[in-house]
Amino acid sequence: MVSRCNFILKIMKGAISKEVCQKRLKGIDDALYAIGGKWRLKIIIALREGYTRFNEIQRTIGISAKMLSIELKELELNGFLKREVHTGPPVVVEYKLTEYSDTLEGVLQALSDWGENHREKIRRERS
Amino acid sequence: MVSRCNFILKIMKGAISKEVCQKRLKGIDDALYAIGGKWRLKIIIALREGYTRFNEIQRTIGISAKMLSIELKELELNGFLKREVHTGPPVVVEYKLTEYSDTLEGVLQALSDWGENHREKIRRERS
DNA sequence: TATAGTAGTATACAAAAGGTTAGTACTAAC
DNA sequence: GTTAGTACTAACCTTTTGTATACTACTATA
Repeated sequence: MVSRCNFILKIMKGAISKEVCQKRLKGIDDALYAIGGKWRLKIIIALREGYTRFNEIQRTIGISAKMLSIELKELELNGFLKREVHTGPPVVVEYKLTEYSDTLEGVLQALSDWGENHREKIRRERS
Repeated sequence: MVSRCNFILKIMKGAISKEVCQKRLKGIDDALYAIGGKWRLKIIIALREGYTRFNEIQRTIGISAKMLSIELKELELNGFLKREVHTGPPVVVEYKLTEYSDTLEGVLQALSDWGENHREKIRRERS
């Protein structure tokens, strides 16, 4: 019967790939926890391209001051950037990426490349 | 003055990397729109590892029925998977990834690898 | 007949994420 | 002195995301 067959297949699948699956799911989970959400990667990209100051980043990615403030704190806490205060006058604050943030290179590349191709696909489908 | 210097630097930065930055930001934006959020990539991973049925996916990734239902519809609409109904008895529904979903390979690999390393880093820092 | 499993939907509600507006405190330019 | 810019914070509100519970309808098992 169909159900019996499915049952056996289910056991086989479990034996073969359950660990691989759980490992990948855990990896994705951890990644999304650290760099998920609407803003984190965008902020990191802006910083990588040389924008270092609050209002500069805000205008570049179109985020509200509130969210930028929150996200910058989180990113600093997680070791992706450092906050540098240059006592003025005028007082200037610069946000700079740490070396650890370089480990994100592959992720950023993969995601933005895929995003560009996906946009192209959508555009083709519409026309 | 500091401000004058910053002003000039700002212009230079704008000329050098503004386009690169905007292109990357747009790519990330499109990617996050299609596969962002807490569940999409996890569902795709589960499907890749051979889990194809509703309750199976639900248990594997720990999502509520409501959210799974919503996300599966979105993923089908965006061409990542197909819904196959096998008229029973018993009626069985299978969700299967399309070829297009294979384009996500690089993204999935980069993200889960980074996530694993990040977890390791956090673990080391704590001990 | 009762229990459990399949694949969901409906409803209500809570929590998280994000936006808007206003305001602080300071400096610089007109 | 007025306007504008820097770097934020606080209060309030809306939207999105998510959970929990109950329910449908059908099949299989004990």
